[in-house]
Amino acid sequence: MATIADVARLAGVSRSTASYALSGKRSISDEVRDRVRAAVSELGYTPNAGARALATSQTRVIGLFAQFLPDEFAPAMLQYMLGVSDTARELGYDILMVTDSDGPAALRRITDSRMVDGVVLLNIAEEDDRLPVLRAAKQPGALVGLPADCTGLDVFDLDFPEAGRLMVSHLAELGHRELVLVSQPRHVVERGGAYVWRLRNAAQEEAERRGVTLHAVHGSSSQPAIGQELSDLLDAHPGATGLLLNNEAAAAALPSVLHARGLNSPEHYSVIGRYSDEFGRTFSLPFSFIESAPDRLGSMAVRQLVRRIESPAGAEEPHVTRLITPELGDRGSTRPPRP
Amino acid sequence: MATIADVARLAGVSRSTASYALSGKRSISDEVRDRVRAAVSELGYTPNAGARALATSQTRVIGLFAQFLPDEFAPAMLQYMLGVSDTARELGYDILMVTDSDGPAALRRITDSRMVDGVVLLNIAEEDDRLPVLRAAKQPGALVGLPADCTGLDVFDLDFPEAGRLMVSHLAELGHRELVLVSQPRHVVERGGAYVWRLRNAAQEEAERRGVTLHAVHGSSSQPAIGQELSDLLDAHPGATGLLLNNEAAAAALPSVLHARGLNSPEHYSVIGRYSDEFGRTFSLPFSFIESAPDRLGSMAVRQLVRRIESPAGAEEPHVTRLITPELGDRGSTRPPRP
DNA sequence: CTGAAAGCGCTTACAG
DNA sequence: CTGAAAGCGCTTACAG
Repeated sequence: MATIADVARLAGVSRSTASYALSGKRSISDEVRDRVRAAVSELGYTPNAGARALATSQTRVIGLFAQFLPDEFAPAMLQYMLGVSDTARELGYDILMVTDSDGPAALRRITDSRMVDGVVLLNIAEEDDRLPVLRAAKQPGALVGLPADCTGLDVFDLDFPEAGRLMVSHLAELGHRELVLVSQPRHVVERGGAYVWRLRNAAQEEAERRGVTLHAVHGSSSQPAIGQELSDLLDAHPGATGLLLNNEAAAAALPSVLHARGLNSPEHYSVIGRYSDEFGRTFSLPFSFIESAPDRLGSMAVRQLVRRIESPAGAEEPHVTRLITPELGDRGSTRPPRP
Repeated sequence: MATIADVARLAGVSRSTASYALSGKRSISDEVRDRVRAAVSELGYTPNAGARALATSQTRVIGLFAQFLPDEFAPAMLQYMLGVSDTARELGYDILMVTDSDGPAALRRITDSRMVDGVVLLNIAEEDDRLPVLRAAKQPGALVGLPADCTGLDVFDLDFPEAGRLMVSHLAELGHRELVLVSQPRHVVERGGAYVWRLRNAAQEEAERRGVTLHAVHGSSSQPAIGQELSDLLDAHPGATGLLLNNEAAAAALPSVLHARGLNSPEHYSVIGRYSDEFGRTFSLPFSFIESAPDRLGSMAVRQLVRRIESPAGAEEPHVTRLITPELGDRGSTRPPRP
């Protein structure tokens, strides 16, 4: 493999000149620059990443921490990852993907060994045990998901309370008086998935404010189970005319549940889900939905991270917590209830 | 950040002794080893990955190349990735995830810069333009997917021809005389997805050998379209009693298509799909299926790669092409046709 | 059993 | 505008 010494020799210059000619960090005569470039392409020279990292303390690699938990919908996770990965590449960074089950240990290993310039964490829990490690690390960190304590980190998430209010107010204004909200499984909450109760509590409050009845329940995240649960729910609440779904598996199962009962949306039920457009397309879900914007959130996290990595000013800026405003994607699954 | 010089100083030994005490590459007195270990934990020392890579020419990182093409089913891709990632971690390697659309350029960048010790490629095309780059690289490469030319590479794939024969012979032996095989979209083939026609041609031959009629068609990979196509297919071939699905979207759509027509499997149609158990569970598909074993294939690829990376003997072993034998997962969706 | 030194391949002050 | 040299933090022959 060619080194910069080979390039320098072939171009008839010193190693430092070859290096500067390539980095552009000081002015170089056109003639020398051309000779160096010619040598580079003749030798097929690519800088050794380890040597460069050692010299500059920069790896141009971002660590991406994602856990594929059995009770979370894997394809949804993937959307966040691709948002991160695509934006990172666009900004000239590669992605070290970490899926270890022991998050804190893996995080310490990756940051302490200086394999990455910064880190993006997904699956954020309310009290996430990776956060103390991340705060102690020299590298900056960005989270997709809102923990209890955001100090020292940049945080990006959907505004789940606003999503809950939006779902309820939209149906309340159409005249619905009794709604059912199906959330993620209870153990997602127990594991620290705060977005579940953030949406639910806000929905509950909005319902009370508007004098609407809201039945808030947890649903399974696996297919056969959630189908039966949905069916039972419809039986249990015959007066309900609106369904709110903060649970991907429930959204995916609902069409066949309704179908099996000879019902449909919006005729018999107005329905609003919370998932990504991509998810809706994959499962051809006919429901209006609150866009969870995984790719946009992943992209925002990387951009902020890179700003901190690259600019000395950026590194000192106060940390941000940005909650993106939910938007309703209209697929025509809501209308006033039947009289 | 502590360096090995700090550790050596605190332990009162030379840097080389500290290094050897940690690597165990030469014998060290118990007392010195303990002092070094104590210094390491007191300082929280973690070796700098870049420096180590520079000194040893080993990064303990494996490159994972995956493309998320719009017409391939993303969750299925994810299963391969997790198979690779989990096994790599088990063997002490991290994963550099590369999703660039320009595969050859990204591959050259990653290998020439020595960011990785080896590479696993997914989405292999018949004439994959990444393969010449991989063969020219210093690092070993493993493929999940079978290209036209396997020289210089370790290759792992499902035995698709055998899968096709198995599907057909299973239904033929039950007495079915007219089958429909729904494959992936035509442009997957045009892009080089040889597994599509490998399965189809073998199925076709097996059908001829047994005097069974096989209608082989391409289906869409997106949900609303494939549903209509399946429905049209059933109309077009009223005599068909068996459905073979080498198309995830078709498998996911079939239950509701049958349901809408008041039909079910196995009563009206015997059905065999080709997908992973995980996929079947996610979509709660009630069909017997040929396991595509993405996690197993990913794992095999990494193990072989690591063997080549780590043992000088392994590096010289002849390259292998391993096609795993399809197995039928029985979910009771096949039976003899109705008289 | 241990240490002093060279070297991996870069970048970047320092000098001219 | 260019070069000689130091240094990033490791590992590993070489010597004792």
